[in-house]
Amino acid sequence: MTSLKTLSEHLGLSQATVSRALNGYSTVSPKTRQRVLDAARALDYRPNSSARRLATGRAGAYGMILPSERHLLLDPLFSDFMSGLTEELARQERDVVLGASFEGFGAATYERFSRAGKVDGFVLGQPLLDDPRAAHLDRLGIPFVVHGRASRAPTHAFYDIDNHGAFRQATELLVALGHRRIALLNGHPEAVFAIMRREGFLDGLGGLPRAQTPITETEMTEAAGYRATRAALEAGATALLCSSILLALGAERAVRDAGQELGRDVSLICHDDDLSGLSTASFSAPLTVTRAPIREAGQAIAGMLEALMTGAAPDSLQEIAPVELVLRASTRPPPA
Amino acid sequence: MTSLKTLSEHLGLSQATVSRALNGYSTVSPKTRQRVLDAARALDYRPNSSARRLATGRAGAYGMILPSERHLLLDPLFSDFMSGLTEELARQERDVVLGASFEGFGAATYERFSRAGKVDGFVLGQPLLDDPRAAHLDRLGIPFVVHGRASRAPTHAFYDIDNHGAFRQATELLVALGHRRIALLNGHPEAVFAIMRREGFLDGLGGLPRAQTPITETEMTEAAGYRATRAALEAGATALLCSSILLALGAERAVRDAGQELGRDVSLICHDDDLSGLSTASFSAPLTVTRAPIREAGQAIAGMLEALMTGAAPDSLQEIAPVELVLRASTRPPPA
DNA sequence: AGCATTTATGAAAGCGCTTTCATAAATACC
DNA sequence: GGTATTTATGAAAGCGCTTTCATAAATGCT
Repeated sequence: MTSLKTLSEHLGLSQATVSRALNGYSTVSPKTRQRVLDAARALDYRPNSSARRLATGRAGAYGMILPSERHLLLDPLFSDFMSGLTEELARQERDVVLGASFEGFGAATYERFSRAGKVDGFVLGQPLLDDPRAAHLDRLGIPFVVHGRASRAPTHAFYDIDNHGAFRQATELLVALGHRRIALLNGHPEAVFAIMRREGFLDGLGGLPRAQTPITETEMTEAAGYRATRAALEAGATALLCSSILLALGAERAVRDAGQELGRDVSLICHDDDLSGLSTASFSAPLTVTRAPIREAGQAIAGMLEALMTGAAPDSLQEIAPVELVLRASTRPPPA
Repeated sequence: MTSLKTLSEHLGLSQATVSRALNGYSTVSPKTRQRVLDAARALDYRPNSSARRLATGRAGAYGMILPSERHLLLDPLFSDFMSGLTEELARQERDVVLGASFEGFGAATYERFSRAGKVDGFVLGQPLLDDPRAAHLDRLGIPFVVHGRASRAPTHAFYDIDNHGAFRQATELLVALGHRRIALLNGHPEAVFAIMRREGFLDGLGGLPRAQTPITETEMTEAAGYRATRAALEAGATALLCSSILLALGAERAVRDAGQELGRDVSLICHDDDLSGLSTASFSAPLTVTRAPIREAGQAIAGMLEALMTGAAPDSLQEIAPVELVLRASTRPPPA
């Protein structure tokens, strides 16, 4: 392992100068810098990151804590998000370290990671309303960015999509088409995204009576989608709004089992999870969707983390990405 | 931040003794150890991991490099695997660090991570036959465990499932039921798991003519499953063997579109990816599957990494987990 | 009792960097 | 040409641990 010492001796320079040259300090002369750079390349020198971290007091890494509860893990988009995040951070030579939380919502794990100097900050995923993790990190003064939002009027940094707008718009479309009985198949009711979508849905309904618009808020599985849709159809629903493509998958099966047809008898709009391997073209009628690329969330959050480290105020780092409504064949006026 | 120095001064002991007490060395007297432990708890002391790593020369972390190619990321099981791995490693106070590979298969990234002392070893995912990453890490003497296998006669540590046996057994079942035209819907032909499954399939066919058993090896998406199944049905296939539940999903749609019914007209066996949110009960006929829990893979690999670090020989750490064949309604004799 | 061990602790070096402070050389100024 | 300044480099301290080596106290043995 080539160390700074080896390298500096080889160059006949002090470690200080070599270090400065490598880290781009201005006080080193251009030709010395070039010599150092060349030698570093030739010897394939890699600064030891533990040593650097110890010296600088910065970890150069961000953490993400995986929830211990099994059902929270059912996130088929996790790899896409992580890929966006990791790749973007790698550009700035930052690592992503994964942790596992055992106890409760994991606040202790966050603290442990931070105090041990393993990470400089965190990404919080799957926030609940008034998520205790956010409050806790705030109290401890640990930087973090939320993927989603942890409260209605967040003061923290976050990247979210316009869940409210997307579902309002989708609902308005269904209403405009003439649907009067619309069902919402949503995610867990404490998840902020689900809350926002529900509110968008309700806003989009305008004056439609609530009794005609059943709302189901469960885990977003195919089976749950099936059950909810059966019930909705029995109640006379002609349109469905699904929070995930897995719910939509179950919905389609239920529609089919009821001898009906997507697009013709029942309209369906789905939030496009962009689930790799299962596109919205895989449905019997191409699905109308609300769409937002998950990979970009990872990338944007990477940028926010870096900004936080350079002193940016958390509440100046808040982005709500627009969601596109893509019209396809699964939305039509209700049968006469 | 309470440091060892603070803690030792507070106790009136040397840093050496405190360190030894904390790390469970036997040479410290029981009552001193207890005093130290109590004080550490009281002051909520967390050893700085960079310092420890620098002193010990061990990173206490393992790496996993995410592929840059988009299509390799379409792994809906990633989060499950990661969860198993991370949780098990967390028990031994080990971290998981994620990296992104930009160049080619990423060999340079592995080397960079290792040389910089960020990790002590790696988990290799999605191995191809004679995967260059494995050869590279071997050459550099960097410890690693493969999730899957990187060659036919691996000398490295690995955890794999019995893909060959599973698909042979599944095929034999179909043959025993009387099927003569069986199609295989497989993954990418260079992926070792796909190779093993193909061979298992061929072995299970016994003497059946190859011409009656079309093999498709593509990305494992719903759309690909649909296309392959259409073609297979046109060629007269009465049974399908799918490498992933997404392929099976597409297969079902194609079967339906052809006016046929799963279980009655066409038999289907699927390798149960255990994809969260989409169970094999979500099909029109409950699916016969070959099953192996992915989470356990992560846990087993965590154990192997630790074993490697304590000097175990890589070729003594090789596990091939059995795959269970679960019979359900999707497999029946072909129509007369 | 007297010497050889064993047991418990401390002093200090070292892990590989960064960074402050001091210093020497080069340039500027009047 | 002499002093003030800027520029380029080095010496050394320090980041917070672990671990070797030395040492003092306690115990064992005859």
